[in-house]
Amino acid sequence: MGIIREPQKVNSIEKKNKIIEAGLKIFGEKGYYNTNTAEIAKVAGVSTGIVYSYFKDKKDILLHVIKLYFKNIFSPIKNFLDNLKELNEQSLSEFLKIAIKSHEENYMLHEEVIALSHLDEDVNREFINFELSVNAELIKVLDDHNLQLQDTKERVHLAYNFVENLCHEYVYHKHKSIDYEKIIDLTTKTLLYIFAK
Amino acid sequence: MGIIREPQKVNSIEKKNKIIEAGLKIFGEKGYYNTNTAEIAKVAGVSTGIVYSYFKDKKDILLHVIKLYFKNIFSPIKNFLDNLKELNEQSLSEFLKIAIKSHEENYMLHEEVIALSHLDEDVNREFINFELSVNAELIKVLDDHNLQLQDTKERVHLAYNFVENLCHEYVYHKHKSIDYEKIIDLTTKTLLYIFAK
Amino acid sequence: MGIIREPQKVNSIEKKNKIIEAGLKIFGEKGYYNTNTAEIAKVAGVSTGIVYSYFKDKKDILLHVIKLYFKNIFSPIKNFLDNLKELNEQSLSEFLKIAIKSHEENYMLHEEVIALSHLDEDVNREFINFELSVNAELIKVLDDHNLQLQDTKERVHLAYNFVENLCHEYVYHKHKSIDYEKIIDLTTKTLLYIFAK
Amino acid sequence: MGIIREPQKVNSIEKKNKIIEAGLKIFGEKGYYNTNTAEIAKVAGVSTGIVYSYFKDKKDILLHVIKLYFKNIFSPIKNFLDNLKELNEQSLSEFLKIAIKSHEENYMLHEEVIALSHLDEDVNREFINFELSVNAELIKVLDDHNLQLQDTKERVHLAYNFVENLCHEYVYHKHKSIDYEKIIDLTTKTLLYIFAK
DNA sequence: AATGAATGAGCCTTCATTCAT
DNA sequence: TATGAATGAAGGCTCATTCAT
Repeated sequence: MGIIREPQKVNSIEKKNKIIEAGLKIFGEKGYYNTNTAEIAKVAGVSTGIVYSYFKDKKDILLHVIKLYFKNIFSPIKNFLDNLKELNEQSLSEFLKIAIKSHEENYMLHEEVIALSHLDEDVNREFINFELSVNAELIKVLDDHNLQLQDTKERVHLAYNFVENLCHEYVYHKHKSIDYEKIIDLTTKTLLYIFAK
Repeated sequence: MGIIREPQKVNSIEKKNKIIEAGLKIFGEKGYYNTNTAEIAKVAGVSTGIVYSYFKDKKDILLHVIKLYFKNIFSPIKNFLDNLKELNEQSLSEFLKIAIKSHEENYMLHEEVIALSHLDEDVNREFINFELSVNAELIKVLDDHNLQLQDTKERVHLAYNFVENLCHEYVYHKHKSIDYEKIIDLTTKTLLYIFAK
Repeated sequence: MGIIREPQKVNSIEKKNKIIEAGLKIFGEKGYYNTNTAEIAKVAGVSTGIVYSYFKDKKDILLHVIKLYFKNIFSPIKNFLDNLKELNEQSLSEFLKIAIKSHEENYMLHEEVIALSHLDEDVNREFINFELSVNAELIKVLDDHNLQLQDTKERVHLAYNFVENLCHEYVYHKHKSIDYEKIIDLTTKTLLYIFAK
Repeated sequence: MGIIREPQKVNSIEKKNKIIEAGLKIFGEKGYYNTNTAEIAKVAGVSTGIVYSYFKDKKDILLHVIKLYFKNIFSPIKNFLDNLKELNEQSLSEFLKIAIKSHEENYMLHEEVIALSHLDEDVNREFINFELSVNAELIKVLDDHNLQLQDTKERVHLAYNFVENLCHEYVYHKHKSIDYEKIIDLTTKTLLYIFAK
């Protein structure tokens, strides 16, 4: 057939979402290249054939998965920032916990996506868009709190990566000898430093 | 036959290295899963068969590639740190430039390795070993300069990631609107903050 | 994916059987190791890929082929024995002819299987099971005809091999100078001797 | 090069024999198709390259191995028959023991060779020659003892297979429930029957 | 819309044979 | 003669994608 339908009926939309969610789960667990479409379909509870009615090809699934993934981790962060009253050590620390929590689901996917972003133009675009969204949100917060800093973009960028690292470190638990309370504390203080005039 | 030759003759060692270098190049460019052994052999200028005289399987090539990659980026960093006279804003800034430079060759591989490290035990081991080596080196530097800090490990860990991010940001050039001079400057200051008592 | 389908639809069952029959034919003609999966698929009239939907691997095809082969040669023998009225020179001679006839299809496979049975546990199991089935059948016949012999197992075993040899000799036609009528006659008499009290 | 040397020097002859003996050992253990030339060379203690100075190809090694194998099992049998004084139950029983003993080394090879004989003309020729040699020897023995039987060839042929079966059964020990003393006894008696006028 | 059987190109790996030394 | 590194064709198996139903 080759024609990709944008599903209209509720039933179909649900099916498409099932596939994306299945991809989200398995791509994270086994990696994109170690997951085959039959497996995605199976986890989604649909037939292999129908996948190609909703998606152009395997990469198309990946792109949708990435979108969903970013939505998932962005949503609680945005929510927190929108309701942020004051920018201080305490609220920052809370923010970090929210960020960590939002990474705890499907954290494996994140670095897979980073890696894929170097190999594929479309993945890369999704990735950059996500970062820009987050950063825009952060800049808005800074503006809202009248923190007119110089080099805002650069500071936000650093902070963004800083938080990302903390989250990954936290969820991977790779370094046994590290005290996570201390790391969070240090990160909070450093972030405050970064945003100090 | 399945017996892996550890090459004795200079010629053979060169050949083995050629294969590893070919892997370094192509794994970075196309990713591990998108590269086939025939291509590695071709770039290395050998036959497909001989590859399996030097390496157990494709993953074995990857592990050697990773080792080489880490050696490549670790070597100039270690060299710099060993000869470091003083720890100040200027030397830190220099350090960052060295680190960036050391990432500029085959920088694409780095995140591929991170992603693979979640999927493969052996890759993960190599990765952690690398981080530990770097961190050990950094801690040694701090000791040598009599900076007896609390929470050294945690600070070094943060700093490590911070520098890594800077390097990746720099070599990937993803964010067009960012001023890299400013980023380096900010990073330097933040690092100093992290290592301040 | 690695999931082996046990075919449900008639069409699929036929396809699976086609593959087994193709294996039966080619393994006999060229030997297991000289036959590649592409050839099996071609003779079966299917694609190489589908073979692995029905069989775990190449050896799995072999095991199914062996089962079919043994079924083919066992079935007429069992049929004859079940309807055997009397045990005498004439019925024995008839039996030998039936046995020979049952070996005439795909006779080449037999010794291939014997050889493989020394190299592979699973093949060996199939082989022993077959022998046991035949011997059990023979013992039942002896019991039914009230021939309470000593050392029944041993006698049946000898007889079994004796008949096997005759069949192979007959179908392979290796020894040009041998008179097959005489051989059958001699074999009949010797079998009677073996089963005499 | 392509020219096969018939080794003249003692050293070379020994080397050639080493290769054949290595083949005898490994072909028996792992089968012809599961053994590669590198392994044969290794077991023989020579280089892979030199193998092709003494043998045309892998099958050529096989043919030499088969010749050696047949020589090995034929030699003690011929020796026994040449010195046979009388043909009776006792001497037959002794003969069977000799035959069994001669099969105990490299017994696995035997059925491999039988299987290969169906796939390869040259192997088949070797095999038939061997049987003819043994049978000729047996016929000579019968003549020497003035047993002028009818259908000598056919009887000898049956007897030959009978003995073969016993030997294989004995060395493979496949059937746990069988009493080997009884089998030998039964075989002896049956052989006497076969050779009775 | 949906199924899942079927396709066939492509991949990793092995190994008989050759060749430079 | 001898070595063993090197070749490259071929094999078993996987999987993204298509197609008959």
